[in-house]
Amino acid sequence: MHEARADDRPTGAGAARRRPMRRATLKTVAELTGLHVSTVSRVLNGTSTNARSASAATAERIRQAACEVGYVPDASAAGLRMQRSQLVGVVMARLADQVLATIYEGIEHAALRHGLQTMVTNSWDDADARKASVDMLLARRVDAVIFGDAHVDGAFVAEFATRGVPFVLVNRYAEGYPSVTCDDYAGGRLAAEHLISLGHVHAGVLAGLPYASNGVDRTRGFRDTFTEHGLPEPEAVATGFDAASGALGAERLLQSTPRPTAMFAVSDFAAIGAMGVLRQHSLVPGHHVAVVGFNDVPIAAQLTIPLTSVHSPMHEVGSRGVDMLMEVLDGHRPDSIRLQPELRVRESSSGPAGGVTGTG
Amino acid sequence: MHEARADDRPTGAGAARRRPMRRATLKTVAELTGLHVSTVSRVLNGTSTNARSASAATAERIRQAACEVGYVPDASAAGLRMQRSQLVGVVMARLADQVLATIYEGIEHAALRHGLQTMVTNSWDDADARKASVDMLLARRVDAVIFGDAHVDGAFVAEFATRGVPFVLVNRYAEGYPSVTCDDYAGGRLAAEHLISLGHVHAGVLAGLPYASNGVDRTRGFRDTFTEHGLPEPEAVATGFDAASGALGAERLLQSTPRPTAMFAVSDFAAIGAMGVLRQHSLVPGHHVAVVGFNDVPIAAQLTIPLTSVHSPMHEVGSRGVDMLMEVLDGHRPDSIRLQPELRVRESSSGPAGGVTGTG
DNA sequence: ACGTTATAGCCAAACGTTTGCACACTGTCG
DNA sequence: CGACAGTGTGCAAACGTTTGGCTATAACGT
Repeated sequence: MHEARADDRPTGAGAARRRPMRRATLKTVAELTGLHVSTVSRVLNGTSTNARSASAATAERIRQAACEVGYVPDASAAGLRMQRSQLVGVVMARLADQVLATIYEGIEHAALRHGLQTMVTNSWDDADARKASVDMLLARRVDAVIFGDAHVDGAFVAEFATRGVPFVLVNRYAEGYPSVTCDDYAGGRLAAEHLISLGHVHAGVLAGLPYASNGVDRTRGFRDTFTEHGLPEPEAVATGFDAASGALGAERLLQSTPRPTAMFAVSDFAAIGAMGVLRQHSLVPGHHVAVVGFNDVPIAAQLTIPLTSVHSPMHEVGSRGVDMLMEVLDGHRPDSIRLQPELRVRESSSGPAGGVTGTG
Repeated sequence: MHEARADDRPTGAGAARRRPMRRATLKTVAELTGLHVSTVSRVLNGTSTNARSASAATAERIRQAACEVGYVPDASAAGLRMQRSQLVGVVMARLADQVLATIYEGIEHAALRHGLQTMVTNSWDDADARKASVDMLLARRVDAVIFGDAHVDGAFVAEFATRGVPFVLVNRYAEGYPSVTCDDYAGGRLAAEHLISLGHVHAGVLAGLPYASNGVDRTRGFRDTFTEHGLPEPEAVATGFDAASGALGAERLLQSTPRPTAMFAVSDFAAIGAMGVLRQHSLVPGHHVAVVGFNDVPIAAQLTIPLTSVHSPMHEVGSRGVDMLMEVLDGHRPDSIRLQPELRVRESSSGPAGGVTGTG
């Protein structure tokens, strides 16, 4: 016995409970059945296509024994041997953002369908945190990575690309790399056309983060549409995607002259924050000021003043991202995909622009 | 060359891009420096405590070379050798639930602090999905697990305990196992005392899932407090924790006689759904019917009618969960922890009970 | 009876680490 | 000059898989 057992550290009271009980391994069931571990491996791997291994009888005996000792194959050992982990890393800006969490759900779901497992980390849109995340994923030898937090300039994506690890982008794109996003520009246009059709002339935009393609595109689509209609270009203020920063942005928009009669937020949560601020100013969303959000998260329809929003297929963004990743893993260079959004009109933008036209 | 290289599958156009480029390994840098891999390992592991490894000169040379070839240690190989993965598995009911995602953030944060990595999965509160998740985590040889989705009856937790893998519970408890939760019972009492002090007599509860200890305890604390004050026991309807099911529950509560003048939802999102329903019935939350939520998620304060809520330390629940896990890993049997919630009064419950007393 | 082929299973190497031990060398002290 | 400690490395085994190649036995056709 060369080395101290890993569990030899000074254990306390609970030692009895957490049995050192080495997890069952191929050897365990090999010894139990009196067979060789390679035989066991072949049977348990159900390489049934190539029936080249065990008799039906022994196969059954092996399966029986494996079940008995609660054998669970060691994925890292297998990964080590096979040089592929069946793991895909996922990097998201922030999982507590419901939109990103929903995209991740789509990813997890689709990955499972492809027999892959996922490992997700928060990057906080911070360079250092992202680097730590990526290194960690690389250390776990992920077969591929999905980034949900790309920056428009593509800076850190380009650096990662030199690693030679396959990857795709979701949610936000960066030029030159395969991505699945919502057609954010089209979404911005939808919002604008809706508000224009209601007669709004002066609109403001809560524009999101300047380095996130989704916010940028939504804003651009919105503003382009206004100017194309010969209307003044809507003022845009940079915000986060959360309620608090949406509130801050709304405060600023309210101070501009002429005061906008409509606000487009590139995220529903920012829109919610904006509606809160409006009310503090005794302005009723949907009456005095129209508000349109983006993504159509579940609560949008449930608010006391239901929120008009541009619905984006968040779950699908994630699952299609995985599908695209499979193509990349097969050596293809798939084209990026933009999924179409849909406008969902609700009360927050129901009234005509004239409700009480802001006179400043 | 015995076996076909893993990358020999029929590659398409992109083959040039994704260089097979085997990731650098200890051997790579060993050969590069002309040293033995064990030496390299020792240096790179910074077993600096035991300076007995390499001369400063070679150490530097090694680090240099490692950096040059972009060496990243293989965590699965190390885990295999050391019989510990430095990985902790996390099972959550649903990450798209902001509360759970926030708890997970606390976990990730604290785990990093302890030099651990996390692997999280959605269990959807479904037995099969959970089993699949757990098996997957076990296959990855996690050193420990954190469950955020325990059922009060402790059924599946008990089964897991037989595995001998250390674990703790967060968010929801199950009797007999170490857990970190909010003191949900106390939280329910806070909500009740607040409403009682406003003069409310008839209250209803959107009670959450019957198998989740948090919903159950919040409901119990709330109802107990009412009956202790000699008031009629509030009616409780089972719901989910999301807005849609909160809306459904509120509809049902509105049909009971006498109609409640106050509603307590065990989750903010359910409360938001409820407020939406109230308005559909031309009842103004905070005026005709008081509404109190739970958790105090960020948007609660930003709503057009800001939501009174019982603030729970979600992030801390997660981080303390990891701390507790460390104790368990050290062989102790820590006591469960209940973190104290705080009431945050806002407009949704500002008015006196008499606003328009429901006469049925 | 004998060569051929199929079947059932064992052997051993390899994947990338970590680590106890052994070895060679350099001083230092007795 | 010999014993001895310390220092910088190399060696090799082990962790749990997978898999190409091998062997031994059985089945079968001629």
